[in-house]
Amino acid sequence: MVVGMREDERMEEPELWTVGEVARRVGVSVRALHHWDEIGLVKPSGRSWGGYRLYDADDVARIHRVLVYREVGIPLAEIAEVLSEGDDAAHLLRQRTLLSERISRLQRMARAVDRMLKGSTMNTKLTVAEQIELFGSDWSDYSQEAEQKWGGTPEWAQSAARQATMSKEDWVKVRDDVRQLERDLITALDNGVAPGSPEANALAERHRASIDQWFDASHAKQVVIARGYIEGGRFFDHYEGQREGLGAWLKEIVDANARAHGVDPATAVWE
Amino acid sequence: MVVGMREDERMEEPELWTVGEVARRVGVSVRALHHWDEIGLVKPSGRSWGGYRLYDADDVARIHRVLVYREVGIPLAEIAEVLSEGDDAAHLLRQRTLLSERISRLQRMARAVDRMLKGSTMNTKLTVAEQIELFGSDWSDYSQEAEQKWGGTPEWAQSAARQATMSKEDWVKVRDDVRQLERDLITALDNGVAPGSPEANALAERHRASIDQWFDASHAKQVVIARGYIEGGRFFDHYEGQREGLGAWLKEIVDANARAHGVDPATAVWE
DNA sequence: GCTTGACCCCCACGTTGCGGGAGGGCTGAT
DNA sequence: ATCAGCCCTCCCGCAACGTGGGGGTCAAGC
Repeated sequence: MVVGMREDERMEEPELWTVGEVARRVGVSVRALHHWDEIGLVKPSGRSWGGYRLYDADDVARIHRVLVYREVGIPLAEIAEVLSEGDDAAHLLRQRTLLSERISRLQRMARAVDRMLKGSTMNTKLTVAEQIELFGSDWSDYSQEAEQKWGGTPEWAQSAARQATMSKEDWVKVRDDVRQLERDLITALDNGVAPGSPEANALAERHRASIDQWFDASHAKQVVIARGYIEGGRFFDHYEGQREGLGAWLKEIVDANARAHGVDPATAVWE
Repeated sequence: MVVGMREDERMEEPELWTVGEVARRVGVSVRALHHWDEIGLVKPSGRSWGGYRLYDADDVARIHRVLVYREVGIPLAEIAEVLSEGDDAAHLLRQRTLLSERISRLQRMARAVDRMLKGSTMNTKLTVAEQIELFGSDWSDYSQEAEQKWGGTPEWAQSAARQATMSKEDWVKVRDDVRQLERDLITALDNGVAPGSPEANALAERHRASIDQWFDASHAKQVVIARGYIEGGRFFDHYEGQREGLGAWLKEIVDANARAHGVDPATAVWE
């Protein structure tokens, strides 16, 4: 802690730094600090006689927290909000979740780039025969109903773009993941896992992740999708065929998990 | 492919669609298509009598390719180059590097957050005595030479910030990783692995990763650092003490790997 | 005491990938 | 003939800064 502190930098007066010094210390540009000052995100707590910005240790600490949120892609305006809401522990948990989401998304992008580099992709659109082989004969019905419902939306396009980078092995993995998730859902249902419990929430998050591999799926979107699970139609049949009440129960755990994330399932809308 | 084609849309005349139709089909906004037209990324191959944009099947195919590249985060200007030159490898490599850099930054942040969550951040900073215990008595010399050379730079600040959040276990892991890397380097040197070969490049990337855990280390920076390995000084001694010519050989594989990434080691500068 | 060079100030326009609206033309069905 | 939907071309705006430009400040050196 005292390492590197020289004799002449005694601790009496509160230490203050100019923009340039702070910028070097935290690794952002002077211009960025100016900007953050302008928009009120991080205002230096003082000014020198001649108008120089002076940052103290608290200011620098605030900058560090901004950095984490910025790195995960949260707009500065929102960062300002969450920072004002306080509570350190909540911040850390939130940051941890956001970081892992961001990491997995980037890793997926990296995998896609790797495949494109190898050239083993782009051509690998599955034929209908392969689709049936992989997912069963009902599959084309599903995909048609899905296209009816979602075709022409931005989500549909995003999903198509992602699928275009997938190899056959990826599809196999997708199928296996989905099957494993459904097995785990059934087990949980049979064991009487209650919606809102930690296990149920974890399963809901896995369900969301399995959608998120196709397009960016918020909790609100997940709720809207899960509504379809009690409305009849192919998706309802699919779950009901595996266990009675599975679709309805899945909708419940999704709703409860959304509530835990500040989304009211009753009023949730797409987007 | 012919699914959804109605009887009255016979195949004689080439099919053409207006912006709105295309936008719905591919799931992007009309405004985005206007924009892509403006910047020349995707220009409709025709215009109607009254000036309407008319896209044919090739245009739509091009749009799909754009979507794929956009999905992995490549800027539109580069996508235009990729689609025209067909020389995607360079851009994809660049993108791949950017992605891994961002991923490792995020992972470091995640580790830092984890440690803060454990609440043990402040208590487990290493004392100088513990550092010596872990790294051997040479360590303080290294760190002094390093501070001589790099102190006061943004990289030094970044690295100090990272070290401040590390626990003793982290340090042990760092030490073990470095030792393993050096063992592998020596093995490769003894086996006559040639600079520029895939194995050598992989080792160079591991070396870069081991620097990257301290601060963001580009290939250029790595080259600059490796120059120090033949200049004498502690770092030279460190490698030479393990195997004759190890420092020089390491510099060579670093240079070759940098060249493979489009960096000329002869002219490389810091940053 | 005055200059030098490294900082700092604010201003203002450039960038990327569109969103959104104004003010108008085109087209097909009634 | 008219009306609803399309479509067109400007053009302004957003975030989150980068990149100068013209001009003060600050500590040091002569």
